[in-house]
Amino acid sequence: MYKTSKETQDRKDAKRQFILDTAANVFAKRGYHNTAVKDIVEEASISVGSFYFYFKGKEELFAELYLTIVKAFQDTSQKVLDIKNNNLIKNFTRVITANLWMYQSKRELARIMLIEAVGLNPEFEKKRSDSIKESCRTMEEWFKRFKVHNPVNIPDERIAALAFESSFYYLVLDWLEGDEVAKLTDSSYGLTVYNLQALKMPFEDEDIKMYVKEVLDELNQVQNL
Amino acid sequence: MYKTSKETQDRKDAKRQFILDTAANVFAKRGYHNTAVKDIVEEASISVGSFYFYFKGKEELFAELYLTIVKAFQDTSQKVLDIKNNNLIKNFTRVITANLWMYQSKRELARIMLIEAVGLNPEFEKKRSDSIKESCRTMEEWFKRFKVHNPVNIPDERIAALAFESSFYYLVLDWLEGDEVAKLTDSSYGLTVYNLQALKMPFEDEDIKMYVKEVLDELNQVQNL
Amino acid sequence: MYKTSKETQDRKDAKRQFILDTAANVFAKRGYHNTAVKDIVEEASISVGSFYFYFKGKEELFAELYLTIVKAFQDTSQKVLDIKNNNLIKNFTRVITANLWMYQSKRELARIMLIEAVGLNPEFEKKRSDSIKESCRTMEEWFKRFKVHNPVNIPDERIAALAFESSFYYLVLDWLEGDEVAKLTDSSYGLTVYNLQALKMPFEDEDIKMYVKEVLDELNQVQNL
Amino acid sequence: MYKTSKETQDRKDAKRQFILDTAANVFAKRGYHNTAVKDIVEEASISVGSFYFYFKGKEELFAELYLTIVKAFQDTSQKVLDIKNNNLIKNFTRVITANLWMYQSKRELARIMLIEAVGLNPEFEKKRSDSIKESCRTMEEWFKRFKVHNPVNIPDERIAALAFESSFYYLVLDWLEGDEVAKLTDSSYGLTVYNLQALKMPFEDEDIKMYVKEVLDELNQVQNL
DNA sequence: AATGAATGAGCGTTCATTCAT
DNA sequence: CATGAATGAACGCTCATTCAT
Repeated sequence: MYKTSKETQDRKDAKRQFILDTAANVFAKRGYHNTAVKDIVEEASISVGSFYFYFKGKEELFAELYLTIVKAFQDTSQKVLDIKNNNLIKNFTRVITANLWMYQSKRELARIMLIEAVGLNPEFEKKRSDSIKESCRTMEEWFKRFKVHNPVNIPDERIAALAFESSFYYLVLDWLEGDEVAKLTDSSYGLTVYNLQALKMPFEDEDIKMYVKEVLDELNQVQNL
Repeated sequence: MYKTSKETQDRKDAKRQFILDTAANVFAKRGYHNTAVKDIVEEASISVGSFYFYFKGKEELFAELYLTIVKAFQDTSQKVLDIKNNNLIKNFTRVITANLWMYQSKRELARIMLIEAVGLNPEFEKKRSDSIKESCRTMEEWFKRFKVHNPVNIPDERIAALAFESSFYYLVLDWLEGDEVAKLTDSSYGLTVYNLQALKMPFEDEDIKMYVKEVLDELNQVQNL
Repeated sequence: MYKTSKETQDRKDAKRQFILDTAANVFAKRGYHNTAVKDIVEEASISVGSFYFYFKGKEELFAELYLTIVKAFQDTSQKVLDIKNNNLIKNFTRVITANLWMYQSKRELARIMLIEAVGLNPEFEKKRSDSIKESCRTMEEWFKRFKVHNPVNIPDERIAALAFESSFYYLVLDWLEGDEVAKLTDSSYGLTVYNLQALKMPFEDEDIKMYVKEVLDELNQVQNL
Repeated sequence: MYKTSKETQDRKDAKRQFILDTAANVFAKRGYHNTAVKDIVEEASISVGSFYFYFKGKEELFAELYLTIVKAFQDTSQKVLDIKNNNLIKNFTRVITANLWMYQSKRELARIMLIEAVGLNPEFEKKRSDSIKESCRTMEEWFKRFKVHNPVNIPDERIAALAFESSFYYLVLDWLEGDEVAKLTDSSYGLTVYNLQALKMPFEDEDIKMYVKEVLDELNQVQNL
C-alpha cells in the first residue's frame, strides 16, 4: 500500500502519458508499420521492459492513442457548442471551425487519425468505423432537429451526415501534405459555406465570418493558458 | 521465338491478370500488411517463383493495382459525361452516380483504394495524394466554369472541390462495412442533392432522379455485355 | 546421322565455346557467386534452356572453365621451354615470363583462376588443390634435376616449389587491382631474379633481360597471328 | 542500469566472442557461402534473434572475423621482433617462423583468411587487398633498410615484398589440405632459406635453425600459460 | 535444338514479445 | 519497477534447375 500512494501513482501516470505522447510523435513521423517498439522506447529513453509494463503491446497503445484523439475531437466539438443560445448557424460554424483548429494544432494526431489508423487490420477498422459512425449519428440527429424548425432541404439525413463528416477529409489531407505553417483554419469559412448550402440553410456571409473569428479567438486563448 | 508467339503472349497476359485479380481479392480480404506473398500465391495456386516472374514484388504489384483502379474510376467518369448536351446538372449527377456504381461493382477494389492503400509508406502516400489532387483539380476547373454561366455560389473552388471529392468517403466506407447486397447507388440521389445544393445550383428533384436512373441503366447494360 | 554431320557438330562446338567465353567474362566482372545463370544467358543472348543443353549446370561450366585456364597456362609454359638448348637459367626465365604474359593477356581468366575459383566449396577446392599440386610437382622435379649438375642450394625441393609457384600470387593480385594498361610483364625481371637467387643459381643480369625480351617477342608475335 | 553492470557486460562480451569463435569454426568447415546463419546459431545453440542482437549480419560478422585474424598475425609478427638486438637475419627468421606457427595454431582462421575470404564481393576484396598491401608495404620498408648496410641484391623492393609475402600461400594451402597433426613449422627453415637466398643475404644454416627453435619455444611457452 | 515459364527450397533479416535478474 | 538479452515465427525474395512445347 506504501507503493500505491497517490504520489507514486501520479508518477506512473505521467510516465505512461509521456510514452503515449512520444509514441504519437514517432507514429506520425514514421508511420504505424514502419515504427518498431524499439523506435518508441529509444525516443522516450526507456527500456522495452518498461514499455510492456505500461502497455500491453504496440497495437494496444495505438488503439488507446487513436481513441484518445477521437475523444479530444469530440470534446472540443462539444465545448464550443453554445447551447444556451440556440443559434444553429452559429453552432454549425463553430463546430466546423473547432475541428479544423484541432487538426491544425495537433498535426501529428491528425496524421495518425486520418492516415496511420487506416487499414491496420479488421479489428481496428471496426474501432475506426465505430468512431466515425458515432460522429455521423450525432450529426444525423442535429440534421433531423434542423428540419423541424428550419427551411432546410435534406432528403436523407444519414447521407447528409456522412457527406458532411467526410467533407473535411481531403482538405486536411491536402494540408498535411503541405507546409506546416499554412493555416488550415483559413479554409473554415469556405468549408462552412459549402456544407451550410448543402443543407440549404439560409445564412449571412458576415455572420459566418464573425462566428469563425469568435471561436478561433476563444480556442487560441484557451490554448495559451 | 517459339514462345513469343501471340498465343503464348496472350496466355502470359491472362495469367498476369489472374494474379492481379487474385491479389486484389486477398488484399481486400486481409489487408495489405496482413497479406503475405505466400497468401496470394496459394490463393492463385501458383508458385512463389511464378509470382516473381510476373511481378517485381509485393509492393510493385499493389502499386499497379492501385493505379489501375484509379484509372478505371477516372475513365468511367469520363465515359458517362454527355459532352454534346452541355447540361451541367445532368453531367454532375451522372458522374456522382457513375462513381458510386463503380465502387459498388468493384467492391474489393473500392476497399483497396479507400482503405488498404492508405498509410502504406511515404512513397505510396505520394502516389495516392497525386491521384487525389488530380481528381480535385479537374473538379476545380468544372466549378470555375460553372460560375461563368450559372447562378452558383462557390467562395473558394479549391475547398469546394476537396469537399466534393471527399464527400463520397464515409458513404462508401459505411457501405463497405455493411451487407454486400446493399445498393450503394441508392444513395446517389441524396449525395447528388447534397453537393448540388452545396454549390447552390438550381435543380429539379425529378430531373436528378431521371438522370440517375438513366446512367445506371446505361452502366448496367454495358456491364452485361 | 544427318544432324550429327561434321558441320552441325562444328556449329555446336562453336556455340558451346561462345557460351564458355561469355561466362568467363561475366564471372570475371561480377564474381562467381554474384553471377546468375540468367546473367550469362542474357550476355550471350541465348535461352536458359540452351545453357542447360550445353552444360550440366553453373558449377560444371565453371569447373570446365577453370580447368581450361589451368591447362592454357601449363601449355604456354611447355611451349616456351627451349628443350634442345638445355639452358636452365634461360628456361626458368622463359617460364616465369610466359606466365606473367598469360595473366596479362587473359586478365579475366587470371581473375577467375586466382580469385573467383577460391573457396567455392570443398569439391572444387580439391580440383584447385590438385592443379596447384601438379604444377608444384613439375617444378619440384625441375629443382631436383637442377641440383644434379648445378651449384644451387635447395634444402627442400617441395618447399622451394611451393614458394616459387606462389610467388606470383600477390604480384598478379596487385596488378589485377590496378590499371588495365599497366604491364605485368615489366615485373618479370624482378620476379625471376628473386626466385633464381632463392635457388642460389648463378646468373648474369644481362642474360635474364635478354631472355625476357626474347620470349615476350615470341609470345606477342604468336598472338598477333 | 541493472544490466549495464560490469559483470553483465563481461557476460555479453564472452557470448559475443563465443559466437565469433563458433562462426569461425563453421565458416572454416563449410565455407562462407555454404554457411547459413542458421548453421552458426545451431552450432552455437543460440537463437537467430541473439545472433542479430550481437552482430549486424552475416557479412559484418565475417568482416570482423577477418580483420581480427589479420590483426592477430600482424601483432604476432611485431611481438617476435627482437628490436634491441638489431640482427636482421634473426628477425627475418623469427617473423617467418612466427607466421607459420600462427597458421598452425589457428588452423580454421588460416583457412578463413586464405580461402574463405577470397572472392566474396568487391567490397570485401578491397578489405583483403588493403590488408595484403599493408603487409607488403611494411616488408618493402624492411628491404629498403636491408640494402643500406647489407650486401643484399634486390632489384625491385616492391616485387620482392610481394613475392616474399605470397611465398607462404601454397605452403599453407598444402598443409591445410593434409593431416591436422602435420607440423607446418617444420617448413620454417626451408622457407626462410628460400627467401633469405632470394634477397642474397648471407647467413649460416646453423644460426637459422637456432633462431627457429628459439622463437618456437617462446611462442609455445606463451601459448601454454 | 531451342525456348522461357514454372518451380520451391532456401536465404538473410526483422521485430513484437517475454522473463530472469 | 526497470532492464535488455533472448526468442523464433514470419517475412519478402532469389535462383539453379526442369520440362512441356
